[in-house]
Amino acid sequence: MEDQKLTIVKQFYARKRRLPTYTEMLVLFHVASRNAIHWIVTKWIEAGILQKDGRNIAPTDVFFALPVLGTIQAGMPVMEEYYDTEGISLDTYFVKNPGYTYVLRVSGDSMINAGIHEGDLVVVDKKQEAQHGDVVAALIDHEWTLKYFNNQNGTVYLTAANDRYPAFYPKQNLSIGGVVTKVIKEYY
Amino acid sequence: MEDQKLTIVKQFYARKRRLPTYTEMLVLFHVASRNAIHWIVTKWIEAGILQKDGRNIAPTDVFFALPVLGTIQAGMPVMEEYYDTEGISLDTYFVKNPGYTYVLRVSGDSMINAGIHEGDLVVVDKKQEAQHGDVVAALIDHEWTLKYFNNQNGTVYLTAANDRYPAFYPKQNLSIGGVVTKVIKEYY
DNA sequence: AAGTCTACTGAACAATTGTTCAATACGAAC
DNA sequence: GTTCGTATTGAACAATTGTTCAGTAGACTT
Repeated sequence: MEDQKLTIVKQFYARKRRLPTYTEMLVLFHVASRNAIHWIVTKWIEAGILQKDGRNIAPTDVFFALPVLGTIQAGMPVMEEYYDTEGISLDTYFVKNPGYTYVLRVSGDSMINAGIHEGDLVVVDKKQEAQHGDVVAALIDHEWTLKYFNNQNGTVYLTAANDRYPAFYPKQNLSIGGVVTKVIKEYY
Repeated sequence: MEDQKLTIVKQFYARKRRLPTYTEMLVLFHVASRNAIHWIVTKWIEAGILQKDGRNIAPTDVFFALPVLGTIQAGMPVMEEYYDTEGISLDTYFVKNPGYTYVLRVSGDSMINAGIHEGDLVVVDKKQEAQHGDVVAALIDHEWTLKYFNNQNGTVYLTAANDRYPAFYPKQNLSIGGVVTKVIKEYY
């Protein structure tokens, strides 16, 4: 019943990319008083679905969350455990630093042992500092490549996730285009 | 310059999950007149970055789009080609059928040759019909597992992307929980 | 030097915003 | 049957909204 109203709001948001105003909710929910809306919204705020700063209402992560139903076994079957957990909100999940995040499409097979194949998309964060073990987009001989970033006792070098490629020890300055935060394999 | 202002707005949106009001933009942009804001916003609307219905402003797909800068070589370096293309809008990119899309976390290693490792997230579309070659979430012996869906001459069977697991020929009805449309590897 | 832009200022406008108050309808609980 | 709590109405509130208009400062061009 009230969950249905939330669905209406979510559909409105998907259509208009913003929350409806109280007056717009009047029409959506078929109620006559804005005070009724006020009460409903207050409940959603208490539930953590919406939030407010000043007079403005905004969605929270909960509002956008996709249901994560549990864990699926890719090997031998395990117990069927379908339970609701937090859920994942896509836009904040992928973009921690807006304006410093971009996407690259992968070609080649040097990261194949890391599960990064030709055609995959990598999400790169320019702002994040590379740590030992990170996958980074690095500029090697004026070309951008995907490599593991290694930093052992101050010695920085890059390695591939494929035995057929040698490690790379930078002669002078090593420019890192960013840290790979996510890899997306797209089937559809 | 003006692109910088857009970045400020995007950061505000990422933080507050809503667009700033004109008065808030006054502070963000360090300008004194709301008319100046009006002028900037009008330009963004003409550029297709924002849209409006009535008095309200809302982001468009363009606003959320991540830049796809080109292709990065994971193997041997190729020519440096940094060019702007359309960009990817995350929420519409991942969710084709809202309400029929969910996320599962992978355990096990049966799909390892498909680059799907333990801990990865799979985006599953319940509404999409399985085709030959798809990765699907299937119910085998009352357990949900990830398998390749095969349909050769009407014979339906499931296989793993790992030689250590045998093919599965369903005795009777085979229930498919959905088709895997994306796989997400998360590093951060 | 005069003219034409673009980018802003500052003030005023009606409309709409979220909020608040008192009052009412309708169950369920006792 | 009365009480109690929830859900709604309708009216009034100041605050804030996006918009508009007239005017200005500075950077180009011609």
